Amino acid sequence: MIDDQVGDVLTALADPTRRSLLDALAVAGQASATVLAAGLPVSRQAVVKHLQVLEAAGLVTGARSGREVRYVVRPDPLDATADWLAARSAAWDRRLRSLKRAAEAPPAAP
Amino acid sequence: MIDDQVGDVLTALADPTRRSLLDALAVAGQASATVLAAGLPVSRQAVVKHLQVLEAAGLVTGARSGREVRYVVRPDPLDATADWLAARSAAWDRRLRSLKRAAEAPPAAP
DNA sequence: TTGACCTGCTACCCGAGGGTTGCACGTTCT
DNA sequence: AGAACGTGCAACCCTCGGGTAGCAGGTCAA
Repeated sequence: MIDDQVGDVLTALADPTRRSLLDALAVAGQASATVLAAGLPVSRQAVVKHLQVLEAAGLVTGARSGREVRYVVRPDPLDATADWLAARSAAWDRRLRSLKRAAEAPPAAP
Repeated sequence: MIDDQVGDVLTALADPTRRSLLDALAVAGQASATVLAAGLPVSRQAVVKHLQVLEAAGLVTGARSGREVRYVVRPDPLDATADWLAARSAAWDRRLRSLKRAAEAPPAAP
């Protein structure tokens, strides 16, 4: 079950601060927590916590370079989650059509 | 900006109870809060609250039928969110490739 | 070597949200 | 009419998560 990973990604993405954090990281390519905090209305510690959540979800990886940690965005889990959502949507759609057909078709059975 | 709707969908999907609620609704086609509560380890009121969140996100609609309210799943917002995520992932990917190319290619600097 | 800088804890505050209970109201069945 | 069922509202707990402040430790540059 990759279901857990999807759950982590969804909870990670549920927070607006985390979303803008990811956006900032994407345009910067790589950045440290301190740099990222400078562009957001929150403290560095808050950014660090968010980065931990994002890293746990696999959306980001941090690599130490001397005295700073460079974080980089990882598109793969996002992609997987998108697929998961699309599959869900398709399944629901099929299910709804099937039920609708079943409700319309048989005028038999008084 | 459909950004807000995506945010609502993500926060709605972040909760495990809400996800299983959606699954149950999808297989049932339509169901009332009381019926749904019977299949989950939470009270009816909790289910009602979750359904309100889901309805606000557009993932579900409730229609009154006599003394009960039948809820039905709506795949569209899910689909839109999946597209949004896929677009994000693709954008990040392009950005990463671009930066990598820029880092490797130019030993020249005008 | 010393000072400046960035990171990594730890402890703490506080509001939001998931969950519950209890009761009043409309609807259906007998 | 009366009983049974489903819904809606309101008040209330309590945990969790986002946010902050403060301090210790590693790393780079004068």
